[in-house]
Amino acid sequence: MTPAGRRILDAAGGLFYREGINAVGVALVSDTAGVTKKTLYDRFGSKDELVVHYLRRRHENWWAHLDERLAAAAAPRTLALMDAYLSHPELDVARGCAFINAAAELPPGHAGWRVIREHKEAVRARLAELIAEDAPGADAGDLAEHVFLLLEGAIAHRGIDGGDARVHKAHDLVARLLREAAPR
Amino acid sequence: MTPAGRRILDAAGGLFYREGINAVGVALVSDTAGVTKKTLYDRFGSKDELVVHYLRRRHENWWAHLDERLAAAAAPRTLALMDAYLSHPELDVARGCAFINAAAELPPGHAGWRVIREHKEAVRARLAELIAEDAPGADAGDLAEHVFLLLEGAIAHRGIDGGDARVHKAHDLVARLLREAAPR
DNA sequence: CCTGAGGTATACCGATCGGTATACATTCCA
DNA sequence: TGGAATGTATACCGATCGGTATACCTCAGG
Repeated sequence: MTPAGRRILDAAGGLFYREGINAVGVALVSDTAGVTKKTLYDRFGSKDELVVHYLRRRHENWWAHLDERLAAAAAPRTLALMDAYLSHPELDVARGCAFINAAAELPPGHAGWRVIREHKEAVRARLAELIAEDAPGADAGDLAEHVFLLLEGAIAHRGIDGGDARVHKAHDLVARLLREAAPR
Repeated sequence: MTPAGRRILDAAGGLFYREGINAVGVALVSDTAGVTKKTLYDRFGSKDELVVHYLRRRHENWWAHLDERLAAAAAPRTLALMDAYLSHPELDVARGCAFINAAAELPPGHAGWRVIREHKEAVRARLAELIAEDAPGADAGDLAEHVFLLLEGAIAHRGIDGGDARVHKAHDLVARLLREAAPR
């Protein structure tokens, strides 16, 4: 990735997330990156491709943050995953989940859909692993789906409520579920 | 509301929901409604106003459907609310929740935000009433928030998964929560 | 009777959309 | 040393955006 390419992705990352994908034109992205539109098209070919790169990078950054937090966390690490959503520096409390937002904007068949689905499935799978670790006796798949739904509901409402209250609430509910599933 | 106004709202309802608000121009709405752009602007003044009317009507239609289903339902009616999401004729399995989608597209300060927040709060409040009815002993507020998060997570993922599986899963989880909260 | 509300039809506005073309620098490496 | 590769700067393309203007039709009610 060339330096200009990186600056374009930086600009696109902020703008697509904060303003919405359809509301941001390629000219605004290139201007914000301090780059010509030609450079943007030389690197990414089309806006649709740029959107796919934006989503991929968003997932990679989030995943790196999650790994870092999990490595430093004590049990139960399921709760550390919930906390990672609160500490993720790219998450704007007024905009919620970038992937849910993108799903609301992208037309059917857009290549970004695959990135969105893979991201959500990766989170769900990681959750199942952590739950198997925190509540060895329980039905990890069932509990993982339960926790995943709580998490997604809370994250989706971050943008609507404009606050973290529901994420904290989900955190507490998950803590209780874990206690019930694996009483020490 | 004049006949042309109603047809405009019908067209806008389908288009804004299925294609997204920013992806649909006023000309497409008026053409689909079989109406002139002038008529659209005479009735609604601006696209932003039309969007607010769209969201309000969406809420009213959903609420009427919910009331109808609840009136015909046996206990536990909390589950009837979950079922209403599956039977709502305006819900497209590939597009999820119209309000969550709109929240992803509307700029901050848009008048539609108020409609979105009021809609979600109305659902949460109705849920609390039903839970108080289904599980009289339990902490209705706490359980309502739990169920609400499960519901929102499932609805938000309807559009992403392209299916009802998570809504059914949430339904089953809620059924179990109710059983635990009010053992007969 | 005639006025005003609700319409249609059509043309237009400036701005912005995604995307392309042309011409000219810089830098690095074979 | 001499091309690719990576850039900048600028102008342009047709299409569409939200919104307005003008002219005319129809029909119900005081």
